[in-house]
Amino acid sequence: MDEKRKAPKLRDTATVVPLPRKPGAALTITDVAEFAGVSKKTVSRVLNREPMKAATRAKVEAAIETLGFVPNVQARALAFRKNFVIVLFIHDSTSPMAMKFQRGVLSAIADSELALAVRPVDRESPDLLADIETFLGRQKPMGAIFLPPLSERDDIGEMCQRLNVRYVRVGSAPLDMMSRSVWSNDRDVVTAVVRDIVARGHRRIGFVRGPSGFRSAREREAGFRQALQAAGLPVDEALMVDGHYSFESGVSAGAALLDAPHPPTVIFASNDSMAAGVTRAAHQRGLSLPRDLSIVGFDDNPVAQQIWPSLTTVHWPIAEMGALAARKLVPDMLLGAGEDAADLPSMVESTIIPRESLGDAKQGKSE
Amino acid sequence: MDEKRKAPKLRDTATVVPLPRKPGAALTITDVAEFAGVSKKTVSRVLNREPMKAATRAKVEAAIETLGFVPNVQARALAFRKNFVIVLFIHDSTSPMAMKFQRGVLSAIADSELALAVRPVDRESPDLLADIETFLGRQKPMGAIFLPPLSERDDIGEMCQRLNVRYVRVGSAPLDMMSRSVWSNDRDVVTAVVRDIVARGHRRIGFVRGPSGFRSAREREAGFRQALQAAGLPVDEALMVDGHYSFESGVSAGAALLDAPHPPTVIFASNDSMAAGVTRAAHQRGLSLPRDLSIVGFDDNPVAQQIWPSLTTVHWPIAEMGALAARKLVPDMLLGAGEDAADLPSMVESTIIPRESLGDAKQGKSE
DNA sequence: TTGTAGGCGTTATCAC
DNA sequence: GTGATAACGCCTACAA
Repeated sequence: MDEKRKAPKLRDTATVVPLPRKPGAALTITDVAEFAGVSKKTVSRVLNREPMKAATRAKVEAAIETLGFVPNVQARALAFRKNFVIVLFIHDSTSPMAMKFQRGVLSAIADSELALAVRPVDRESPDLLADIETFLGRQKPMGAIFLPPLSERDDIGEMCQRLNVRYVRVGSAPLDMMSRSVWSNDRDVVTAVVRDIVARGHRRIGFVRGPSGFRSAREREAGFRQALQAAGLPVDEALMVDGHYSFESGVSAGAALLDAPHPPTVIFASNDSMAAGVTRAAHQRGLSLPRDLSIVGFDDNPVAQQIWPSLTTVHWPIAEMGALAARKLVPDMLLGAGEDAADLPSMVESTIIPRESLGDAKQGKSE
Repeated sequence: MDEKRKAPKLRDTATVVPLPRKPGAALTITDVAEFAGVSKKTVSRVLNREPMKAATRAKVEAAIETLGFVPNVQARALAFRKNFVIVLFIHDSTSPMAMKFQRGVLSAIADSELALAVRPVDRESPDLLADIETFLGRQKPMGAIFLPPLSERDDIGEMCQRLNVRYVRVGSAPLDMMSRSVWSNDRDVVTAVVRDIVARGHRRIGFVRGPSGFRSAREREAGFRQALQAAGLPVDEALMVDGHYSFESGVSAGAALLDAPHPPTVIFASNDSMAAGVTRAAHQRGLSLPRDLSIVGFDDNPVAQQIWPSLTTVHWPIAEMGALAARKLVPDMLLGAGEDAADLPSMVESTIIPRESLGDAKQGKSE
């Protein structure tokens, strides 16, 4: 009785007017199949772009079009044992970079079936791995993206492989296999920036470090040292102070450098928040910028444009990295016909953004 | 044959050692049911907190615990026709507020089964409604949250009701039924701020508007006018200029006000980005802040602390609003045993954050 | 209060 | 290349 219930109903309507089997309910592949005169499985094959006869495909696609059929994501998720979701794991922080990255991911998946889920986790927590595993186990996402400093942990990558979850690790250096990495050339671009600084006559260059344990901090410091060496300048450890990527730590670092007996003429901070802090420390001391002190940052945060003077900085192409990470993660869903995942780059170039905060060294002060 | 296949297998193992029916597969409620000696439906009832005998519940919960069973979200989603997801619709912008709000939502759902999906949409697009409808139709979320300016459109709310999707509209004034609204008291707090400004001796108060069509902009302007009226001050339309909530529009607005023949001694900008722009315009003109000009903003963005001088502003409790919105949206999942959705507030108080940018009016300049 | 049968919309298996 | 039938893991309706 049940088996026969639908068929008659359908024959009355669907062959003429596209109507769902039940009033109020959405269309299913069964409707499409009947309308196109094929089996459910054939419709499924079209949805999943499996190889088939062109004519059949065209027929089904026409049916989908005229019926306005939209596949049910939940049902596919159940059958696939995968959710149509990308998870972005971020270390719980107020980082504007995480948001920029997120925007990049969203732009890449905007027209796809995919959704982005954001999951903040605490890298200090002893339950970090368990938290991530639970979330992945629940959501069964198509892929996961890890931002620094989470991305720097190899054990997270290994866990994903064990759980059979695709992932991409994002950072300031290659952290995993090419297909699982997106990174920026922090070291090289910092070297280039410092070269510019030296070319402007500066000899005493202060450096504010990022937090220890962050790969980005190490890379940027390495680039700094490399540039000094290349320029034949000594590395003065007294001009290198610690920071934690926070505005407040930038204020402290700036204070330490500026109150020293022989302060630098320019300070490079390993990110913009700290550069803004250094700027504040300079203002507090009545310095005129960039006349008395030049400041250079890294990130190209919104704040870089909004402080006075506006900050010469490195544009960290984090949004592009987000889009790239998404495309590497699910190439079959996000890449067009002609594109090939193997052609996707893994490294994205940072660029120097000249603004107001970097000036020439004063005559008397250089050297 | 098929029906019997599982049972014998299970009886051998599950009663002694908790093992999934198939090697490598996850446990299902069937496993839990057999282990606890009840039916699948009973386990389902426990998962959904339906009323049942305490002893049975305890037995099943013990089984879930010892087996480490985690329900399959996709299967539940398919059966419920609802995904365990909250969607946050944001107008595509670089707003730091959207991210703060997001953090609030995430904190509220952190320990639940729910995930947060973020969906940027373009409020200018003619397809706005269709875009949202498509996304809701695909994801079938447990609820949707709309941030300004999307939240100000009644048609979006009506569409959600038609689609049977719960929603919350967030804004600077009540926009919908209490149970579907979360808002802040923008008007009142601006009135209070302006009262403070007047108390400091200022009489010529500049005002930078938000974009027309934004409810928040109207509310903040209304609060401003109200305060002037209450103080017995005239409203000088020449001191009120337009802005778009952007840094650049703040620079232009600041320039317009400061280059006028008789400039104000203090400028209130309707958000912090514009206040930062006004600050820049003042710096460019060589003004000393707050001696020559006081500036007050609204939002308490990160930039408010990082510019020089730091910005006296209104703390817009957007993260709290995010957490509140989530809890109102799915109270049965996010509220504790003793809590009641009816007790949740709808309005969140903004507070004034005194920093450096607001000073007393100079003797000669006041009036 | 608990259990049984059937369905949610899709994909996988394995014939044809 | 295409189709019938059985999963996928849970919930709803209804029966006991």
